Amino acid sequence: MAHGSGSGVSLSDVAKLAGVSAQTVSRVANCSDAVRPETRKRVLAAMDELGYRPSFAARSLRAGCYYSVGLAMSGDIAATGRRLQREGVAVAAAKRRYAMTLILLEDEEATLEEASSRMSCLPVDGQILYLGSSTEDFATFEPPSTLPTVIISTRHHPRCATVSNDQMGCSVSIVDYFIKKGHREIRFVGGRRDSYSNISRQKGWEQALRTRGLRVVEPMHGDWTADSGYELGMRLVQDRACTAVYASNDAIAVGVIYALRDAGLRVPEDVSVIGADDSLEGVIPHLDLTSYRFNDRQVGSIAFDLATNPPEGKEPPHILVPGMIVERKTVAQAPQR
Amino acid sequence: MAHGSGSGVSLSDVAKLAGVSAQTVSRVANCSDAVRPETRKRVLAAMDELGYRPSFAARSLRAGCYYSVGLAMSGDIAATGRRLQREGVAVAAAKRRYAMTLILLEDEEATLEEASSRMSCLPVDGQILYLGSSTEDFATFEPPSTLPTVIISTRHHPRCATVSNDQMGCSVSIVDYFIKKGHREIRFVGGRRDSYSNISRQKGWEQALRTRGLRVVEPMHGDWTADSGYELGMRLVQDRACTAVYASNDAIAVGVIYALRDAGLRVPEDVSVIGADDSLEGVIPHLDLTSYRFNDRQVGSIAFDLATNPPEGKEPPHILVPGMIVERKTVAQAPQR
DNA sequence: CTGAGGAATGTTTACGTTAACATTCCGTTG
DNA sequence: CAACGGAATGTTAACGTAAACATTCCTCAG
Repeated sequence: MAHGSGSGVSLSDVAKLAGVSAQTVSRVANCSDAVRPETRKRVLAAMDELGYRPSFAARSLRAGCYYSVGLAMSGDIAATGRRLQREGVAVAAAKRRYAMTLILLEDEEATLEEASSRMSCLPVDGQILYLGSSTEDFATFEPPSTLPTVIISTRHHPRCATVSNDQMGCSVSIVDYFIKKGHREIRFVGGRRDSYSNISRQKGWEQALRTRGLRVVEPMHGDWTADSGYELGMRLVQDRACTAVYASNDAIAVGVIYALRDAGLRVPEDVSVIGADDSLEGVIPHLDLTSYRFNDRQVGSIAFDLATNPPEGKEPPHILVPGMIVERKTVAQAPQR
Repeated sequence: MAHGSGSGVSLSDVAKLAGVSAQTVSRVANCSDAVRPETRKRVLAAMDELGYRPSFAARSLRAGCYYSVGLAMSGDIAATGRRLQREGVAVAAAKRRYAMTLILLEDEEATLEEASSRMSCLPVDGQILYLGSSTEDFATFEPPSTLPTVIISTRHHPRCATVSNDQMGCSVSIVDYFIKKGHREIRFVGGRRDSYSNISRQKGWEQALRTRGLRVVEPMHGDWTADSGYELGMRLVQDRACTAVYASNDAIAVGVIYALRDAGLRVPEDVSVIGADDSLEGVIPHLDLTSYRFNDRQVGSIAFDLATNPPEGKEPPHILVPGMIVERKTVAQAPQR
């Protein structure tokens, strides 16, 4: 059997048992005070006996809203950023006593249209779409006119609100931070070459260097692990000019640092290193890695706000949430040469 | 305005515009084939023009189920285990094309009763309750007779299905693994003394040692960080008999290993170390930490199954999901003394 | 040409709830 | 004691959908 929506026990069932009208039961269920204590007690007893639960379906059919926000995701749900943003949505929802309705699309390549059309049939007052970064129909997607829609994406959309963390800003901040410390030879050590966040971090780094008139040395790539970072770090040792390394994530940064140190270089005295994501959280003893911390929770929170309380204006907002550099101990003034 | 459930546009609005009956529109919406192509086309056009979306509320009011599973959590939602289990629920749900409805209870001390009563009013066909480990009303809680209920908890419940990962089993496996490798002096290095998982891991370790007739040396405690592990590791160096360390999580294990090595001991030749959670994932170069991996995703998946497809029997099931030791390079045969 | 039969479409009804309005039953007041 | 008024409770209707049944229309066999 399909479990009844609600419990299969209705107001009128309770009413019959308690010897009152359905409306009175409804009043009790909704804590109206226009019920005699004695009646209320009888009704409550009847509810209890029958296992009455109000029907969400019937209630929202009348009320016209659901107090829930929808989140549709495809692809890797475990990646740190996506996870934190999801948690941000959930927490923001909880603060307003909303539920979060999550659907995961099995198809990695799912389109916005597919996601939206599945979500349209669910009990949500607004939807947040968080798919892979290269959705096919991004440009052409037309959001339902009747369901406030937010896309989590760094790209702007002509008809939907978008929000994301500022990947470019991360690179710019890091480059400028190094420059402020006197560095001019700033290298990039990447993760997987084809990954979206790697591409955008590298692009930001490159642009920042160019606009500031600094030399761009061909970046290196590996996977996202510390072992890979170590290997790349060993190659980096040859690069005598380099005094600053921007690693595409923290594990790589760790690998690079270990390699540099094994090669006899001091960090940060000889070479400064910054990671990205600020994901280590006390996992390595005595390593105080300077890193860039994104504000993922806030991205989720903003997405929730936009989805449940869409702004009136004509132009949909496009929001980039900045993060910040968490200063620790792997960056120093550039050494005099 | 509260956004309409559905779109505020109903079947009959579409019907009027398309010049057909509401039922015909319904048929189109549900992909029935009993509609002439020409009619279907007209209806689809009308739907599009009006921005029609089916009303979830009305549909489920008729259908009697929601195709969604509820998950209520309180406390720390970011902790690794809880996060993975949550993801397990979501993934299992996705496989069956269910949604997951998540509510976070702001109150850390929320009771099962509170969680359940909030969930009872939501569009879910079953509920999973995952609160703090020491809910006040655990023993007395009476699940709604009409909503299949699963509690994620290591404790057994007389009236609810429960599932969790096997914290005790973790300790037992680790102790036995050490014993198999010839170790007899097995120490425990804990995290926060009052934390639930620390307590149960320590208890398991102690019991296992006792039943196997091995010496129990008073365990140490810190917080959960590598720095804390390092400090405790330094103290451990005094303990000349010790050949095996069970660290309450991986960060602590890392700290211990660094300390031992800094003190001139070799890992694993002199001392073997095992962590728990298997959480490092390539974050530290050349450290192949043997660790115990819980099967959290599966816990979530089982919870989903129990909640949406409750077993018939009288006695509610109590399931402990075993994990496994992931053998890497920090454990060796006990040294000859 | 007639009627059977099937395809397409329409009509009715019920799902459970609650707002709005209607009724009943008091005690109180003039 | 009658009339008023407010508290408690009951009745009706509507929310949007889809199953069940009813009707219409067309085709095709006889």
